[in-house]
Amino acid sequence: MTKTSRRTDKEEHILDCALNVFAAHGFRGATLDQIADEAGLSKPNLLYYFKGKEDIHRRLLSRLLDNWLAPLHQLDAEGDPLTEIRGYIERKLEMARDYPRESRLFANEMLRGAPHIQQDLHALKMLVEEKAKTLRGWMDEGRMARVDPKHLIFSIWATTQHYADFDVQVRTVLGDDGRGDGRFHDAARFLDHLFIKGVSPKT
Amino acid sequence: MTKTSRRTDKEEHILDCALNVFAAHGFRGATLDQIADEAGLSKPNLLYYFKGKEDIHRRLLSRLLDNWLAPLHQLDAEGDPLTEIRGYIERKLEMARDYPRESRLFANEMLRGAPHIQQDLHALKMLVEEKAKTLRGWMDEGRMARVDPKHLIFSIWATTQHYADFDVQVRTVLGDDGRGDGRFHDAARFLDHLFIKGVSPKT
DNA sequence: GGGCAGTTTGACCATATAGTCAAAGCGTCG
DNA sequence: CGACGCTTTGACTATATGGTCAAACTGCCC
Repeated sequence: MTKTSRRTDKEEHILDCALNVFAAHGFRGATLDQIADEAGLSKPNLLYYFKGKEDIHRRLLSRLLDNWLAPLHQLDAEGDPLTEIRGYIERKLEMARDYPRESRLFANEMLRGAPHIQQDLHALKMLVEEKAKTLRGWMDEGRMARVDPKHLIFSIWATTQHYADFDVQVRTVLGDDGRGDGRFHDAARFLDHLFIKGVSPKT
Repeated sequence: MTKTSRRTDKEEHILDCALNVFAAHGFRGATLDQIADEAGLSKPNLLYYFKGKEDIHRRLLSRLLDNWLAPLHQLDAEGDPLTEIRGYIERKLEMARDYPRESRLFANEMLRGAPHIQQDLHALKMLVEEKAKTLRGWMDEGRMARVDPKHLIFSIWATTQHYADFDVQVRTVLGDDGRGDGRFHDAARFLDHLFIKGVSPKT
């Protein structure tokens, strides 16, 4: 194990622990002591690896956006519209299930008005622009209903991330009878139905 | 103007200013100095009206939940299912538009795991339970599609509150060409279509 | 062993922030 | 006016927190 790899491993470990803290308490609510504690080292030692609190936070956010947008990238203009949309919803829901900390970190940043990643939001805008065009193409071909494509994307983001960001509320309402990840299965079924057919009765 | 009414007015004004601060920075990120400043009084004066930071925050949250659930209360078992659901979505979207601060305050609290209103969440659970029963009744009568009623409610919450909580993101993606509240009109149209018919092509 | 680069830490500092307190100001009623 | 109660404030305290620094430790190579 080389020195650089050991250092990288340790930085990775610190970032992982910092993510726990930032996701649970927000940027302002998180403290260096908490992060150092979680990572099992002293505060000066933590600051040996990172310049400061902002630095750690920025590092987490910058890597986040790419992963966050990956599922949308996969939306394929060559595929079948409904299949593609279903797939996108499924992937986003899986991310909410498997990476709730990242979802909360992102939600926190948005709630505050994106003070640390305002410029990175441009990439997000461009990607949405591109996929909106794809969706509009499908609509023009009559392969899906004509709806506002950007609001469609918003609603997919909102419904899926809700299960990570509002986890307490969801668990409380569902009763959280130790059913584990069952709620994600139910959510997947529901969202599939909602986005494809809506709630109108069968005719 | 009586003494008590003057005091109440002032308390109301303070709470309003505090809401600005808490919604923008979260509980931990808000400071008493900021709130006092916003309200135009000194910190000791602020603390003459409220016991402390927690006190102000609790007062805001406790009144919030009632207002927040009012639109769901209005969902009427005697009404027409699709009309009732449409109405509920519309009311929730109006709340996101007219009371974004309240939405963000609530989102903040949920993100943190509802540390200050865990017990009040019981009322929310009960109400959802009741309305889920209403929805299930409609499904049994074949007046709407059979879907998981609680997840339906979640998706309405998620999609509407998204416009308040993720406002920066929404504005960035839409281009925010000073179009004012146009996005809410578009969102209303889209959500109506989504929840009623989904995105399947017309057959 | 000795030296060196990389790592770790206790002690410390400056600032921010929740909250206190005694004293002063102010309005109203006699 | 003058006294009384409500309101306001400057000055202060205690604690938390981001960050620094010099010294000590560790493992590795000669």
